[in-house]
Amino acid sequence: MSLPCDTCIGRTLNLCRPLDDARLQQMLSLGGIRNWKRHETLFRAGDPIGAFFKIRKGIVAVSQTLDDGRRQITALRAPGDCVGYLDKNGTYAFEGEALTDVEACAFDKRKFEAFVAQHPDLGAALVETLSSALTQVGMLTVVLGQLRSTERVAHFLAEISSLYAERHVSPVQPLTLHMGRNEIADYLGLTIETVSRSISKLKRRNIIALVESGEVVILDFQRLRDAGKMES
Amino acid sequence: MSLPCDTCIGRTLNLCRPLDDARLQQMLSLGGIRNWKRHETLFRAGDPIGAFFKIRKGIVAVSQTLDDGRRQITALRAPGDCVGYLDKNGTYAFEGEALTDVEACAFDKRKFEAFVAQHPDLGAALVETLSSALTQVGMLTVVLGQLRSTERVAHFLAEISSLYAERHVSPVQPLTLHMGRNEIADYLGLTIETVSRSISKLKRRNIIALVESGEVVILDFQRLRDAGKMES
DNA sequence: CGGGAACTTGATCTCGGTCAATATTGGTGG
DNA sequence: CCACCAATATTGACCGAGATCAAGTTCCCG
Repeated sequence: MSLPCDTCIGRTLNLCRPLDDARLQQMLSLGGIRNWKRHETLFRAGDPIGAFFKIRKGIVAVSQTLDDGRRQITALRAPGDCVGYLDKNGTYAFEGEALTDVEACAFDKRKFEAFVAQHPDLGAALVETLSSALTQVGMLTVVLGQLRSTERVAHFLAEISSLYAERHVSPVQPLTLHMGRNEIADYLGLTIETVSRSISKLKRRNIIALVESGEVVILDFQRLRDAGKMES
Repeated sequence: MSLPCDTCIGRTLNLCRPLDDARLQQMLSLGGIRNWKRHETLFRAGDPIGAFFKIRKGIVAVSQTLDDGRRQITALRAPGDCVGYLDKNGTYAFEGEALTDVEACAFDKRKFEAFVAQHPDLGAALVETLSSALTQVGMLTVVLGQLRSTERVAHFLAEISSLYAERHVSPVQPLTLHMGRNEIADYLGLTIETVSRSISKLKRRNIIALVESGEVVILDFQRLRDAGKMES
């Protein structure tokens, strides 16, 4: 039987070397496992920062919503990733919502930072995590600023496919998106109708197919990636 | 007379506490000051990573260009910021271009990281820097994904105005953009014509005015921020 | 002055948004 | 197990914001 928070520990922030027992105990005292159901909120933009979260299972959408209801999902986070770390004057800068049922390890941010100060290699892992997140969001700005609708959807499918494969979220084929059309739309800066039409176009071009219960089968990875313009 | 790299040292990565003399000497050995003229390249996407840069003077655009020439500026960086830190398999993930004449302190990334490992508080400063960059790029995704053209331009002007004020790039009014229309367009995911039309709209609404030599006078900060939809 | 680059403005086209009408899925209770 | 209904997805018709194409206009710098 594994320790209550083993994923959190052994792979916390993609740390390479396993932690020794003493530090492991300390880490455990900082974090506790919690669960959320689909559509529940892990943290809300503007709320005072308490914990941040290391995802163990499920997918989390990090987003921001304008007064008039327009919403942009700024990142999709999978097992192994951290969410809720960014703050703006002591409050969460973004919102985190569970797209599937989610299990995550919650760490008190202040305690964690104090702990990191004692353990420099953990700091390096944190830098690594943030760097990778920053690169990903940078790529998203290219998608939103430069790609046309069908390019965006193609890019999205290729991205999701490799993300889920890499993090063992679900079998590679058929691909379960774990997102409704409206969530895809909010991620890609499109409407649900345009997302739907783009998917139909990719179907008509025999690049993908839809199987019962909405899963996607990628028929031609190469052409999908070409259609997405950016090798991610 | 100040030390050759004082900005780099005293405020490296927004470090709060000043460094002591010994560490200061070590830092100096890692970095050297270099200069670039407008439109010159600090680093190119895909090139093997050598140094990263702490900007002392001027503005740097971090960008990515697709095969077909479409370009997205993913971030604007001002004095005090770092650029060129993100890597993708040992190469730069983005391109860095000087928008004005730039003076920056170049640090060898490997040596710097080794140095940080010895000095945990520097690591915390690095985390701080990356967090802030991540929040900013997240905001840009909202701009690109959700705002209409004139909202984007309004947001841009408000953002630039407070950025330059905060970093003492130039006097607050009139505001020198340091960017041509095409660079603004590449940042906002628009065309130069649309940027120009949006600026004209804001002029017609008496929110801004253009003064000779292209500088911008912000006549109504409140309405500019409202038009930009996001309080940044 | 003269010429080239950057910016503005206008005319037209197109992609994606909006509005509306089905189709499909999934969940609930009879 | 099926009927029913609500939620979600697809498709169509139309419209409009922004891209594209094409003149002008202004601003520099020689």
